Amino acid sequence: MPNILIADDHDLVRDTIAAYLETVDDFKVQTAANLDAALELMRGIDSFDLLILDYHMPGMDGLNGLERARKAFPATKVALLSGVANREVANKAMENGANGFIPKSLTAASLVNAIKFVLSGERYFPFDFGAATTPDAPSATFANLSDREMQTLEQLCIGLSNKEIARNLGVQEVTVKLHVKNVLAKLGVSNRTQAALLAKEKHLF
Amino acid sequence: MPNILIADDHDLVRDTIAAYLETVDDFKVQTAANLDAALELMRGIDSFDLLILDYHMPGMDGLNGLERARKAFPATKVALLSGVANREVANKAMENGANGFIPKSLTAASLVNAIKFVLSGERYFPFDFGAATTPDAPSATFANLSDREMQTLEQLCIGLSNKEIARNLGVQEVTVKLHVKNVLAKLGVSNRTQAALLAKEKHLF
DNA sequence: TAGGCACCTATACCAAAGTATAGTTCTGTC
DNA sequence: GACAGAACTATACTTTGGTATAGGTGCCTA
Repeated sequence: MPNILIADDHDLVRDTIAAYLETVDDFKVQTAANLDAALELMRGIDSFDLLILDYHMPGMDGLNGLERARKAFPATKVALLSGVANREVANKAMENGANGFIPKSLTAASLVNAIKFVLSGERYFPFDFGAATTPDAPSATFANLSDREMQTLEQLCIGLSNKEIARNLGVQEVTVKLHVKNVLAKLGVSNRTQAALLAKEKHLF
Repeated sequence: MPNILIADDHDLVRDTIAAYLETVDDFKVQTAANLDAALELMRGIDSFDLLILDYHMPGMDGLNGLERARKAFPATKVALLSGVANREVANKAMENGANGFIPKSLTAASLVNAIKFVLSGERYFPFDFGAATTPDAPSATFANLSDREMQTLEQLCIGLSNKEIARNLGVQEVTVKLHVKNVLAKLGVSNRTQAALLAKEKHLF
């Protein structure tokens, strides 16, 4: 039966998660309200399999807390739990050797899956985490573009001039200008740089 | 017992994976050498739980194959398998609804874990995949920029015109042109769009 | 078969971008 | 106090970008 330690300063969050894990599966769960209390508990017990650390919690000091925990108990897997961290932080955590990153937006079922995954030796990271920056009502704007306009936009996104684009597409420069003008209008931007930036932002090319 | 279908045109790869999965855990595995053969097999059987598609395989046509498979059998989970794809492709695959992305660099044990993970309804994506794209020898190019040039570049990255930048910085338009010219020279690009694109790519702003 | 649309071209014009040269002011350094 | 570099301005110029109008072709569909 896996030994799990959850450290979170929000009592409600901590205790409900603990209770859920114990009922739903064969986990033995203990809890702590801050990092030092957690480390103290770990010193008393022979071995925890997994330590779940809230990212915002007394004693954490950003990712330093993660570092401390990992150095003190190298054999114990550590997962970071956070409701607010951005992708930057999450990536840094993984680079610093965390075995998992658990956003609080996860469903309870997914949490269990994630924990099992980590316990089996894998590293859990929700691939789309932080992707919510732009919920991507995808390319409603870009759908109106004709084939040629799309091709023109694609070349715009490499920073080519109208003349170069004309050569690449095998048409006259005037034609390219026409396409560019239409693209700008359809995308609702005022110059080619903005068009390129917008397309890149939406990961079109 | 989960039903798995592996489609890969490399016989050795396909068959060894299949054999391994069957011995190591309770999977029922079938195989196909290309996408069409795979879809044909799926039409014959009531339901596969997981379809593993090689990214480079006859019939795939990039991510179109993924699309085809997902549309034809919406109830079956689909994971992409690839030895060469870059992070771009991997992300696109996930955005297009793949349930997992499996790089061939995975260990056998991790493969099994990943498959179980996907079968349990989660989406598997190795968090550090393709992180080697740009280790970011950061801004060797950008270090030479003076303060004003940097500010100018920043505004360039929103797609502003020289006139607007001049207003924002409280200087004459000519001055902005000068800065822009210097920025282009120092970055080794030939117009403002390329400069903006480059800066964005390096995540400067 | 008539209309609509994507696509291409032409001419023309004005605005914006980019280049070149020259000069001023300020600041920090040798 | 001389010098170098960053920042700013001015004038003048060429190239590129973007707009406007008008017209030609081919394809598809009502």
